[in-house]
Amino acid sequence: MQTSLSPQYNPKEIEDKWYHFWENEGSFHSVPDTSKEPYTIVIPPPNVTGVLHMGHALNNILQDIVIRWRRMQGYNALWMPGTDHAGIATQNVVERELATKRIKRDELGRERFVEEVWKWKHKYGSTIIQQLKKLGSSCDWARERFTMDEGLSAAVKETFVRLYKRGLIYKGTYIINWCPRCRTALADDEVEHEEHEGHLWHIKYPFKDAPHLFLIVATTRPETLLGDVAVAVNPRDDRYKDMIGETLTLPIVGRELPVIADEFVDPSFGTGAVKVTPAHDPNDFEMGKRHNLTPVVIMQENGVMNECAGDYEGMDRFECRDALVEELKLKKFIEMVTPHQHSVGHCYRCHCVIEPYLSEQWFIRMRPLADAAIKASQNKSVIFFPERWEKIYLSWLENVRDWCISRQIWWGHRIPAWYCQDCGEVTVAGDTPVKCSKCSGVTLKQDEDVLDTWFSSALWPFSTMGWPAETPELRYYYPTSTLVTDRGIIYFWVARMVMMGLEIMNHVPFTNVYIHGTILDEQGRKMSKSLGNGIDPLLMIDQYGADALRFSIIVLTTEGQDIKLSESRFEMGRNFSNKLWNAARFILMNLEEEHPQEMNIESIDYQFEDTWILSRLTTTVKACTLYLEQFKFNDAAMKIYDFMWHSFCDWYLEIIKTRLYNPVSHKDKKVAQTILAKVFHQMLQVLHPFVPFITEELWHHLKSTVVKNRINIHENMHSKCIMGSFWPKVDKRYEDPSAEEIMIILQDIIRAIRNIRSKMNIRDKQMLSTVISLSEDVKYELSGHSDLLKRMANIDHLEIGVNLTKPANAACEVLGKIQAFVPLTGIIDPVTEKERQTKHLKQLEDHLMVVRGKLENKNFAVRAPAHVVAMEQNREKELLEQITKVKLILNDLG
RNA sequence: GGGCGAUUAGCUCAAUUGGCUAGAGCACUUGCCUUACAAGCAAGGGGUCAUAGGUUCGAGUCCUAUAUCGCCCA
Repeated sequence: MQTSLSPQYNPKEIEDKWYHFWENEGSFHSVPDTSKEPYTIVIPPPNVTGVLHMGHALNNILQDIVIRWRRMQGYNALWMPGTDHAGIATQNVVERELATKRIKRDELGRERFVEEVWKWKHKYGSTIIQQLKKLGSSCDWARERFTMDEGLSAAVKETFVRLYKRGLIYKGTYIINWCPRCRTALADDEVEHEEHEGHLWHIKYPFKDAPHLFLIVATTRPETLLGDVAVAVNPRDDRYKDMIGETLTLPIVGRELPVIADEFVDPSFGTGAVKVTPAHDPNDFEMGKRHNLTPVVIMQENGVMNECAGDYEGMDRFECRDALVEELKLKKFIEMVTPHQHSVGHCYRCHCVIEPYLSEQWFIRMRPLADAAIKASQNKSVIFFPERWEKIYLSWLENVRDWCISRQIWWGHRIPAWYCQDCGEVTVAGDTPVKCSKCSGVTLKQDEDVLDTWFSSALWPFSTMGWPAETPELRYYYPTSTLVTDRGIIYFWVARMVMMGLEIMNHVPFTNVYIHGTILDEQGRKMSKSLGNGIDPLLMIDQYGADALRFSIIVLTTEGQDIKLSESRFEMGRNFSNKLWNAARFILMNLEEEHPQEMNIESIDYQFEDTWILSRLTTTVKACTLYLEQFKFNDAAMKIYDFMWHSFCDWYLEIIKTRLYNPVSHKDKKVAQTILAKVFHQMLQVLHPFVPFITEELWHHLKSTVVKNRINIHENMHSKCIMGSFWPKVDKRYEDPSAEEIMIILQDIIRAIRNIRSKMNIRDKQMLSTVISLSEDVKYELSGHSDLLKRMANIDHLEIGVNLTKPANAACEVLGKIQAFVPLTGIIDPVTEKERQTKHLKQLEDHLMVVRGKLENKNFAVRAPAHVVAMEQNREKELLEQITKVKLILNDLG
C-alpha cells in the first residue's frame, strides 16, 4: 500500500499545471463542425479596467459549469470570451493616471490621448483575463475579442449605418442626462436615483402689474430659476384660474414670465404653481415645446454657470444654489423653506449629481425595437431563469424612451457621421466619405462624439462571431444557447442584445437567460471598494484553492437569490476537496496489487453493498443531470456532495474495508476494487464541471492505477483528460430501489446499536452481542446482511429471527417492525435505559396524536385521496405496535 | 408612489409546487489521534416555519392584510 498523494490536499501543487495542460491540448478550442451540435455561451465581457471580484467569480463559475458539462455531453461547446472597452470608466482611469503626471487630456489632444488609452489597455487590459483563468474558466481564448477590435468596430459602424438608413437613428436637441464631471451625456438607465434629504424652497414671483402681489412657486433646485421662462399651473386649479395669462417678474433676473396653463402640473405638489425651465428639466422641456417657449441654457458643460446666469456666471452649480438662495432671502423673495425628500440622479460611473441638460445628441428610436424584443420573450424565443425576471425585462421595454447613444468622450467608437463644411449636410457611412453626398464638397468633418459602450455590447453575440462578415462561426454558433448574467444588467445589456439580435440578425441572440443573484457581504450589503467589505476571490483561491471557491459559491447559490458571503464559507469547499482527495488516497492505495491479474467480473459476483452503491450512483447522476438542465446548480452540487460524503465515503468505503484488507477470496477483493474504481470514476466525472482541477488530477491517478493493476472497470478512459471524457449515462440496469431501501434499514439498525454504545459508555472496540427480532409481516430479508451488520456495528454474536425474545439485561431499540436487543449484563445502566425508552415512547405517542387527529376528522376519510388515508391508517397501526413494544420494554425495566 | 424579493434551528440557506415526524452546511454537546481524511470519525441536542385572518380533509407551501429588511423603477 503506497500512494504519491499527500494526506492533505494542496491545490497550489496542481491547479496551474492542469490549466496549462488544457490550454496546450486546445481543450477549450471549438471549431464549427456541422456533424456536431453546438452549444454556445458568450461571456458578459468584463470591463477592460476590471479586476476580478466575487460577482465575476460567481458569473464565470456558473458559465464554466454549464460549458464543461455540455462539452462532456458531446456538444461542440464554445465559450466565447473577451473584454469591453468601457468608454467612460476606462477614460476616467487613464485620465486619473495622467493626472498623477500633471497631464490633462485637453492638453494632449484627442489623438494622443486615445493612444495613451491603447497603451494602458495593452499594459493592463489582460489582468482580468488572467484572473478568469485562475478560476478555471474554459473559455476559447484563441477567439478572445475586445469591443474596440477592428472587426467589432466594423460591426458597430455597419449597425449604425443600417439603423440610420432604416430611420431608427436620429439626431436632435433634447433634454438628456448630463454628467458635469465626465462631461458627457448618459442614457436614462445610466442614472442611479437616490433618495436625498433636500429642501423645498417656496419662492415669491411678483406680478408685473402689481409688484406687491406674488405667485408662490415651489422648487427643489432654486438655481435653475435663472433659466425660467414661464410659470405653469393646472388649468383646473381654481386657485390660479384667474391668473392664467398674467405676467410675472422673475426675481433677481427681472425677466418677464407668462403664467401658462398645462395639464401636466400636479396641483397637489408644493403650491400647485411650478417654474418652467425647459433647458434644465425634462418635463419643463416638453411643456416649453407645447407652449412655444424658448429655453434658456444657464450652465456650461462642466456644471459652471454661464453668461445667462448674470452675476452668477463662473460659479459652480451648487455654490450658485447657496448664493442665489442667500440673495433671495435678503431680498425677501423666500416665502418659506420646508424639508423635502426627493430622488436625485447620480452618474453610475463617477457618482456625481446628474444635470438634466438641453443638448444635441444622437438617439435610437426604441419603440419598434422594443416591441420586437417584447414579442420574443412572450413567444418564449427567449426564456428567463428564474422566470420572474421576464417581468422586469418586459416592464423596461414597455416603458423605454429613446436611447441617447452619443457620448462626449474620446475613448470609444466614433460616430460614423460627417458634416459638410460647405452645405451642412450629414453623411452617415461605414467608410470615411471623400465628398459630401449632397453638394460634393470635400471639406468633411467627422462627428466628435463616440457611441455609448452598450451600443457595441449589444452586438456582442454576433460581432464576436465575425459579423458583418458571413463567417462559418456566425452560421454555426449563432444564435447562442445560454446567457448567464447578473440581474443588474437586464436593461443595459440583455434587452439591448435581444433588440439588436432581432433587428440585425433577424433572430434572438440566445434562448436561455440565466439570471443569478448578487454577492453581498455578511451583513447583506453590496461589496464595494468604498466600504472595503469586498472579498478578493484571488486571495480565496490562494488560501483555499479554486475548486473550494467554486464549490462553496455554487452550494450557496440558491436559485435567483442574493448570496451573503463571508470568508469562513470557503472552508466548506476546502473540506469537501480534502475529503475527495482522501477518498482518492484510500482508493488508490487499495487498488495496488502485487500480482495484477485481469478478472472477468459478472454482476452475479456483486455483494449487496456493490449493487447498493451502483444504484445510489445512478440515482445521483440522474438527479445531477436533471438539475443542471434546469439551471439548478446548487441542487446538483448538493446531490453529488451528499453522495460522495454520506454514501460513498461514510458507508461504502467503510463496508468494503474488510473485503480489501482480509478478503474471503481473491475474486471478491477484485470485485470490490472494480466497483470502487468504477463508482469513483463516474463520481469524478459528475464532479468535474464543479471542481475541475482536483478531478483532473485524481482522474489521471485513477487511470494509471487501474491500468497498472489490470482492473477492468468497463468505463471509457481513453480520453486524454477527464475534461475531454463523456458525461456518465444513466444505466438503468444499476437502478435498484429495494437495495436502497434495505440499506436505509441496515443503517438505522447500525446507528441504533452505536447509539446504545454511546449512551451506555461502551467503547467502539468492544465487541457486542445483538439479537434482531422482526415482526412476522416484515417484508425484508435481513439475515443475508448479518456480515455487514456485524462489521459496521462491531458485533461478534448476531442472531436474526422472527419474534425472538428479549435477552435479559438488554438495551433495546424499537425501529418500526424491527427490534434490536443488545444484552449488556453488568454494563447496562437501567436509569439511562429507562430514560431512553421513555423519551422514545413520548415521541411515538406524540406522533400517534397527530395521526389520530387526522383520522378522527370525518372529512379526512371522505375527501382526502384514498392512498393518503390508507397511509395514515397504516401508520396508526405501526405506531400502536411500536408503542406496545416500548411499553413492554419499560415494564421489564420495572 | 409602483413593482419584485425575503422573513424557517444560534448563523447561512433548502423543502421536488398542498400530503410520512420540516432538511443541510457551519456553530453547539458527548466520545474517539480506529491504518484515507482531526480540514476527520461516531452518537446527539436544537425549529409555535415573521404576525393576524382566510381557503382546505390537510398550509412552511395558496389567498388577504400587517410588520420588518433588501433590491429595482418613477
